This record gives sequence, C-alpha cells and structure tokens, in this order.
Amino acid sequence: MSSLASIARATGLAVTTVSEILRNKPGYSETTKQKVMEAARKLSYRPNSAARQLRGGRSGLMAALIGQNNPQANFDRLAALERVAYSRGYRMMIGQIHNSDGRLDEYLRDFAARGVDGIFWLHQPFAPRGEDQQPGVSRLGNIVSLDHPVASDAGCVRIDYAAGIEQAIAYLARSGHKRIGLAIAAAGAKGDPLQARQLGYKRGLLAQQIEFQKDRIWIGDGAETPNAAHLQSLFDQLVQRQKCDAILASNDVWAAELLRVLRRAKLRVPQDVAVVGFDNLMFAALCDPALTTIDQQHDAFATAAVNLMEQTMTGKEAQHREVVIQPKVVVRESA
Amino acid sequence: MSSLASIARATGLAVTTVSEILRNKPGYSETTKQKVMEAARKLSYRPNSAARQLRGGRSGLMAALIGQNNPQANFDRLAALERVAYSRGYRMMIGQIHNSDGRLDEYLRDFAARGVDGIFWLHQPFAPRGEDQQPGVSRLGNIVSLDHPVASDAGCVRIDYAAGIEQAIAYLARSGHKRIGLAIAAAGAKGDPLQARQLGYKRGLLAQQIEFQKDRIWIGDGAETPNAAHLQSLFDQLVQRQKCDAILASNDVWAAELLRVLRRAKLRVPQDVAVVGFDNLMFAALCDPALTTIDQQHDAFATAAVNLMEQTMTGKEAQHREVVIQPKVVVRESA
DNA sequence: CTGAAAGCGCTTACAG
DNA sequence: CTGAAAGCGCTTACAG
Repeated sequence: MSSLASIARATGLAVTTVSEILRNKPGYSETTKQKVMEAARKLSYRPNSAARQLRGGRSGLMAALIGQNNPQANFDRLAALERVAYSRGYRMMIGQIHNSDGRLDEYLRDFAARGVDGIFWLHQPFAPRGEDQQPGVSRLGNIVSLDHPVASDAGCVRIDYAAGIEQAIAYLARSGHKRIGLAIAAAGAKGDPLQARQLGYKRGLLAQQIEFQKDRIWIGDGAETPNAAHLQSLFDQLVQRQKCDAILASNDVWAAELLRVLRRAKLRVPQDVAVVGFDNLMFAALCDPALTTIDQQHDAFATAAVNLMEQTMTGKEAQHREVVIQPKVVVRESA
Repeated sequence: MSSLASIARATGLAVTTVSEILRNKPGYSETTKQKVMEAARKLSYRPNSAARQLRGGRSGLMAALIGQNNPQANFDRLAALERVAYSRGYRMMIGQIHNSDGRLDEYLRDFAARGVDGIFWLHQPFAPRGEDQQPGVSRLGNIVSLDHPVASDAGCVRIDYAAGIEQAIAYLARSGHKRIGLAIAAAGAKGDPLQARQLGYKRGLLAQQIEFQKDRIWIGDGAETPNAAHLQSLFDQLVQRQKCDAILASNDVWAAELLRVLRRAKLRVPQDVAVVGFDNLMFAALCDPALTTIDQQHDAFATAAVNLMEQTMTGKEAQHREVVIQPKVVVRESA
C-alpha cells in the first residue's frame, strides 16, 4: 500500500501538499494538483484509515448491533441499513448478540475502541430505561436506536407497529370481517412491539366501530416460535370458541404455522378465516395461500436511521432526534 | 478512552512496561502486574485498535463479501461465520455486492485500506479464473473463498453440492421412488453449484441403478426466482410428461413454489410427487407439507473457513488450503 | 526487571 | 503557494 510519503517522494512535493490536495483543499496550482492526482492514481493510493482514525478523524465505519430474535427480520433490516450506509460512504460492522445481554457493554466498548463513527442499536429485547440504568451508553459515541431511545441525546427510529395493525384492521373490515382476533407470542413490556400490537388492535377496532372483546386476543407464553400446544390453544380460543373470521398473527412465522393448522382443520383461508402476518419476510409470498402481511418498510427505516446518525455526528440541533416509520399492509391471498 | 500512557502515569511505570504486561509478556514481578491490571480495570482501558493497526499489527477485523442472489442463504451463512469469528476474537464487516461486479475491486481495496486481517469471499456468481484474470487479488491480503479458490495461495471451502443431491436420491430411492426429476434455475457454469446439482443427479441415479433420462432434468432460463411460466413449463415437463414421482428443486424457494403448483393440480405431496428443496432456509419447516431439503451445514462451513483463514494468516503450510463440506438431507414431510 | 525512543501514516497548526 | 514538525496510541528493538 502506498502512502502520502511515497507520493510526495514521487512528485518531489511535501507531504502536507499532497495530503491537502487529495482532500481538495483549495489554493493549489493546477499543475501541482495534476501531478499529485496522477501519482496517486499510478501508485493506487488509498488513505490508511487506521492512521486517519488515530489522528482523530472519522473512520467511516459504523456498527449494527442486532439481537437473536426473529433473525430473518433482523437481517432484512441489517441488509437495508448496510445498503444505505454504503451509498453514503460508510462500511458496516456486525454485532450479533450471541447470548446474554451481559455482552452488550462488551460490544459497545469494542466498537468504541475500533473507532466506529456510529452504532445502530437494533437489539429490541433490550429496552434501555434511560441514561441512569445505562451508564456509559451516551458516552460511547453516536448511537441511533430502534424503537427505544438509548439516551436522551441519541437518535431513535420508531416503527409504528400499532399503526400497521390499525391499517390491517381497516383492510379486513372493508372486506367484511367483523370477528377479528389477535394472536401474539407474549403480552410484551411497556412500549415494545407486542404491546404496540394490542394498542393498534384496540384502536383499529374502535376506528371501525367493532366492539372490543378481550377474549379475541390470544397471548402466548413468550416462546418466540409456536409449538403444537401453542397452536392448539390459539386455535381453540380464537377459532373454536370465538369464531373469529380473521386473525392477526404475531409475525409471519406464526401466521405460516396458523395456515397449517387451519388447513388441517379443513378451514379455508381466507374464506373461513383470514390470516394476516407481520414482517413481510421473503417467504410470505411463498406460503399457500400467499400471506397478506404488514411490511416494516426497512428501506425507509434505514434511510431515516442513517440520516439521524449523520445529524448526530455533526452535532446538529437535537430537535428531530426521533423519526417514526409507518408500516404498510401488503395484500396477497390470505386476507 | 484511556491509553497506555494514562495507565503508565497512574502507576508511575513506563509505557513499555504497561504495554508488555497487558499483553502477558512474562518476566514482570507479580506486584507490578497487579498494579497495572488494577489500573487498567479502573480506567477501563481498551487498546486503541487504530494505533495497533498502524503499528503493523492485526486489526482483528475480518470482512465478508456476499452476493445478492439468494440473500436468505447468504445471510444465514454470514450469521454463522460471524458467530465463529466472534468466538475467536474477530469482528466482521459486511460487504454486500450492490450492483455490478465492477465494485468488487473497489471493495477489496477498501477492505485493505481499512486493514482487515482477512476477507471471506462468499460471492458465488463471480467465479475467478485464476490469478491472471484477477490481477491484484492475491496481493490484497488473506482471502478464504467459497467454492472457488480466488488465488493459488488462498484458502477455499467447497460445499459438495453434488454429494447433497446424491444423498437425497439415495433417500428417495429407499422410499421407493424411481422417476426422479431435477429442476434447476439455470444450466450453470463449470464448477458452479447448479452444475454440481446435475453431476450429483447423474451420480446419484447411477448409484441407485436408476436409468438416467435426459428429459427428467428441467433447466430454467437463469431467472433466480420462478415466475408462472417457469412453473408451468417445469410442471408440464416433469409431472405431466415424465410422470416424475419425486422432484429435486433448485432451492427451497423453487420447492415452495412447486408445492403450490402441485396443490393446485390436486396432487398430493409426497404421495403423488415428493419434493426436495435445497438450503434448509428457516421457512422450510413452515411449508405445508414441511419441506424435506438439503442443509448446507453453515456451521461446519464457518468453522472451516475461519480455521483456514487463521492458517493463511499465520502462513502455515499451504497444503490443506481446501476443505470440503458435506451437505446433509433434512427429512420433513414433503419427501 | 524497567525506561527512553523510534516510527507506523495521517492531519493540522505554524513558519516561510 | 509550499514545507518542516508535532502528535494521535501503540509495539518493539535497544540500553540500562
């Protein structure tokens, strides 16, 4: 790898001159510029990012911290984020949370030591409760997080899960469904995606003037993926007893499992029971019937997150530190 | 962030002493060690990786270059790789190939400038044809690639796709299938995964003493994902005309689509036609019937790849620069 | 056992 | 317009 010094040597100029010309600092003669550019190309010069970092500059590296739950959706989001970050000149490091949350701190310090310019905190299960409980977080650099602000001065992009459910209910009501059920993997903690589902469910029914019935919400025991017992219980409650004609599932995985159960029970989807998923994973289109689901709009998320990160990095006004993304119903065959 | 100097100041020792103790160099008194360790902890010291890199040491950063095709399988593989790399103390950067192959070089140079210790080249569609056609590749650091060696001195982990198909045919034959079809998205270039499928198909039939019939291979036009016309053509050829009682699909996505087609045709799976996928993506278990498929063994791949990388980095004997991974049939309901 | 010093490649005052 | 020099934080001979 060539260095500034090698270009200086080749051109007979000083290192300073070369450095400033390569960073487009004005005030140099065309001839000098030409010479430098030429030499840089010939030596296929690339600034050494370690040296730049050491000097105190930007590394151009960002890190994304993702959880283990729902890996598919996480990676879809990560892919979108990387795409946008790349287009803005950043590279992305991955941090998968491998086991306990104890390593979160480990990750953050590691990222900091590596001089990343910013951290995208996409680890949902962990819901920081403000700076006090998260000592050091705000000191660990520029953070943009998903759903929950990590610190008061950190950016945050929220997905409006509730709005997604409301939209889906509006859609179901339009096609004549009145007995709409909700099935979620867990009750969810305050402000988390699963609780937002319930909120959206209530709001959605209200907006459609459908009476809310508590028993039309089935709540799992927290298992991320349903087993036979979960599915049986869900089916008994929502289909057998409540006679639901439509069910909003926790996510696409639950929805796909539900499709299987309904088929075994000789019920037609969507004629007897309509099913709506969440996440719009790749396989939603491959289900039979193809899954109608709620798309999280990862691209919009990614763009907002990177914008927010750049604002944070340049220390812009801390006014628009929160952006809300609206999910969108994707209609296929199951509802 | 604290530095060696700050620890030296705090303990009254020299920077050298602190540096060497923290890297476990022997020959220091217990008391001195204690003091240094204590101070390091108190100041929550982390070596600055930019400085280390600049000095010429390892960065502890690796990069993975992945393609755009079959993103699901790519990310599954990436996740496994990151897991293993993390457990060995490395962090992973992502490089998604965003559009043209023209950027490959760009990526490699960028990685090199960032001082990554190694590059995992997982971009399948690009099949390097030796060092001549890939000028500079071997000079760009330690590379371990998937399926195709990138340079003569670079490590390579091959997935034995053919063996996977052979295994599946053996399994199908055991359950009485004789009219086995193969459906692939494209003919494939020399040595690529799709050509390997055909090779494995022929070998598998031979091993089971089933006569090879050319018309039982359906070959698509290269489209990664099937559309209605592809599926119709596939169905006509393999099911209608050839009366296949089992079909090996290009991958799980094709298999899932095929399940839909078969159901519409009122054919039972696996009784009338058995279906075998490839990749064992997460949704394979969610298909109805659940997909029997061929698992690529990402964990074994990841372990082998990281081992190879470490060998390459330490310049060990260039003898075992190639490792072959055997895929494995995962039996569910569709076959 | 311990310490002073060079140098990795850059950027940025500062002096000419 | 151009150049000599300091310093980011580390590791590694080298001298004591």
